[in-house]
Amino acid sequence: MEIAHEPRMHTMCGGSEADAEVFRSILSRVGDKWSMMLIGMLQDGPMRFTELKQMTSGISARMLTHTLRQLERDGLVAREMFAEIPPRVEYRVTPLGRTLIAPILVLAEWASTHQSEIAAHRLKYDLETDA
Amino acid sequence: MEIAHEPRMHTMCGGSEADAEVFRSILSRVGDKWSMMLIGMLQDGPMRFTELKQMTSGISARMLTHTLRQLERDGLVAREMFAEIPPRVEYRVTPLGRTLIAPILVLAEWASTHQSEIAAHRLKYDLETDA
DNA sequence: CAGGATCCGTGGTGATACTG
DNA sequence: CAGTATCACCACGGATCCTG
Repeated sequence: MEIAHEPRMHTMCGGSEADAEVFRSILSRVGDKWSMMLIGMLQDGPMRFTELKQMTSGISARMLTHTLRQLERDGLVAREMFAEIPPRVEYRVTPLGRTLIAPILVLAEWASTHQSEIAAHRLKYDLETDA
Repeated sequence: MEIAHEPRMHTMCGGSEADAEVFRSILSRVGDKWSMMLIGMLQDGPMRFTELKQMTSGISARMLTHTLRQLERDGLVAREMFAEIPPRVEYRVTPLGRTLIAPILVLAEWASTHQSEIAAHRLKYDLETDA
């Protein structure tokens, strides 16, 4: 038999087309420009819209709103509106959202560990290609 | 002191802007539509261009070429050309590429585990939003 | 304060046709 | 066989202006 003793990527890509689709939809949620950073910001407690905007340097209000909506839709972040004037809105990570932090950290650590190696490869590749 | 006993997302986003940039560049390499699937396909051994194209259903020759080039540039995949007629080209994962498989599997497993929960959230959110 | 609406540039992706 | 070249589309993301 060809039972895998180690985890195999086939779990995600060789299985069904549907699995690949699911995996891609997760990756595109998580892999966009701001989602992971926002989940990271929220892990220490609820934050308001403007706080998030200030801490996440570079993000526009449009993208902040949009990204938070997506995360909310997927149940990774919860939104709470307070009927006050001026209005106050708080965002926090849900328990589901928290379970995502560990996997992301694994990837972040990989990136951190191998970034210089990758940079070197890119440099070498670009030099050889230009010539 | 505020030393973190648990891994903290700040490692990647609250640290420096540069860290966030590095992480994003990795995510965009890994998080695109085909990269992970291709690395997955290659983990059992070298494959030819056409084999990859056939196994990766839905991919166009253009995107297959492009994605493989990117992976090669980053040193995750190696390309070997044979001077034959008709031409033969084999692709294989590099050792560096292999180190990426585990982190990705972690994410894939997360996706697999929580997909139904996320789907439920989306459904609920969409229903409430339409109304 | 927390957004919504709108416009627009850019880049990723696909389809098609062609080539060494 | 293993690409390359070209065109076209559309989602992502930013900038700007407006609102309850």
